[in-house]
Amino acid sequence: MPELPDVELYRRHLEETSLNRTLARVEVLNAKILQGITANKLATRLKGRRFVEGRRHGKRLLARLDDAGWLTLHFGMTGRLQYYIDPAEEPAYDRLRFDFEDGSHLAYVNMRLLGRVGLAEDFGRFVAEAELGPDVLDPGFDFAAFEKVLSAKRSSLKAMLMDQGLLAGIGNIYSDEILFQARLHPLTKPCRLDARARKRLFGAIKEVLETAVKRGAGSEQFLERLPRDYLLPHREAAGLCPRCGRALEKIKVGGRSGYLCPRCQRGADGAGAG
DNA sequence: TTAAGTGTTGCTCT
DNA sequence: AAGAGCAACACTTA
Repeated sequence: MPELPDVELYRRHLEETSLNRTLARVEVLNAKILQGITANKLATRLKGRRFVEGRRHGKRLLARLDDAGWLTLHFGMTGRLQYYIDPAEEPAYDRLRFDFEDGSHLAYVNMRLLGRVGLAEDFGRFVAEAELGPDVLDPGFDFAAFEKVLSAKRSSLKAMLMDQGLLAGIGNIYSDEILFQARLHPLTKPCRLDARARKRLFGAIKEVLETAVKRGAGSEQFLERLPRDYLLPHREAAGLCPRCGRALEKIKVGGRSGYLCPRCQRGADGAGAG
């Protein structure tokens, strides 16, 4: 689930529930999710500390500690954060539990164990060492910065959008929506886009991700809350294009399933310009 | 029943 | 050397 919009909402959840509460205990329920640190060392490092800020870069969430330094959170395919008070409400697949002195808890939930949690000294250095591209919702990520990315050699627009080293935050689902809104075929070569298409794509990145955050990505009624011309609610086998009604097409890009409307999204090499 | 699929990413092989 | 293929994992669906 967690692409940029989901992680942004986790960040807000962290900030709304878990700041400035002293950590009494940190319990590692499955050590597979730890990266570069042992359970004991993590617990020792965090005990008595407080989270004072949540900051996001792409799909990564970092929680700043009151004595400097950061807890780093990555969610893989199935992770999330959940704050709760009653111990009976502890969610299934809780892999790391933060117990606050006031009796409340924050759970790092991760069914498939593909996420990772660690520590970092410096936010910028962490982003650099993870070799992440610019966060696509950062105001500093502007059209000029995007054009630099477009000039990078990539096999297809969809692969480019999902490459975290080029652009941080976009995954399989949102790359489909962005390309649908920009009316570009996922297999189009980035270098073949004309100026108008480049602008359209840049605008779609910002708009789709901002819309997803505003409409509550990942929530129960998220799909129903999206604008009527969005692909996401129809992104499945036998789905129909919300714009023209045509059957959506399923393709494989880099081992991932992608969906597109073959009528609305032209521009792949050999398919004409869009 | 078994196999294939799923919102991530990191490694290997070419 | 960029890109495909697959493994890591747990669960659901065909």
